[in-house]
Amino acid sequence: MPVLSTKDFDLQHTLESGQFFLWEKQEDWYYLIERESLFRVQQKRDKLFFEGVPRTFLVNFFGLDDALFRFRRQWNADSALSAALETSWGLRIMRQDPWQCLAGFVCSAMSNIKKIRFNTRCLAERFGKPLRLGAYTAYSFPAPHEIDDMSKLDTCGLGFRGKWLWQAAHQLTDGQLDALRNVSYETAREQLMNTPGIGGKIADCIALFALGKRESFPIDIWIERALRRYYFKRKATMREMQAFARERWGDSAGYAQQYLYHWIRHGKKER
DNA sequence: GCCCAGGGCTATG
DNA sequence: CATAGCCATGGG
Repeated sequence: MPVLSTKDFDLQHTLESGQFFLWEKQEDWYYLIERESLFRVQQKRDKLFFEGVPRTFLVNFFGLDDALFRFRRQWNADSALSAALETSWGLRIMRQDPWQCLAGFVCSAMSNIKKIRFNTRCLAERFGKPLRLGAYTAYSFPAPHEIDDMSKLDTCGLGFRGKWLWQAAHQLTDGQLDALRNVSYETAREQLMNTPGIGGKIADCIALFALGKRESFPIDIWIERALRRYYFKRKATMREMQAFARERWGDSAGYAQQYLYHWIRHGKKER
């Protein structure tokens, strides 16, 4: 059985943090769908066991090459972030397939993680192809052009997000989205926001979780609460919060965001 | 029944 | 720029 040695990595925190939706836990294994791949991973201490994908894929996919240990020293004096690091140490930001990530976060508008997982799983079952890993079966996540039947889309419970995903699927290609990995964060964000259903927050999520833009700082209601409670001590505008994150955390803002998000929601049950 | 959820779009000051 | 209503749906 293939195994990967890791440091400062926690699979559960990483997968269950709400950045990636197509996973299912079954008998100590996490089964993941990433476009055409079905694979499984299991962590024991610092060993990551895996089947179904190459080792090099996992290093990139789980961001195992990010220098996480730096944050301990960097955010030492920051009480909120220090506490957040403590409770979910090993949480890493992934490098997902851009289209699958985009589709998931289009579904995320005014929703919750449990429902997004239902929505994306339904998209795979309706439009994807059957996959098999041992006795486990699942469906691939469809390419943009494979989402071609409105009536099938209507069965996935997307509500008002359905038309957005439909339009996105018809005006975007994998090539366009993958190319955004090679442009600046600002350019990628601007390009993404040209698509209906993608505003600043969702563009930031795609930039962070798929395109590798670690300076991206998605601000949802939870982050807004965290910033207000621990930093501003008052109501702040979107611009103020964006500027604050950029100046305070710079090119690590994305990591600060994920740890704060996990921290502010700690205790909430949802899955 | 009511409230809320990893927001975006549009119309108004 | 900043705010207010609206948008569909499922779960607590």
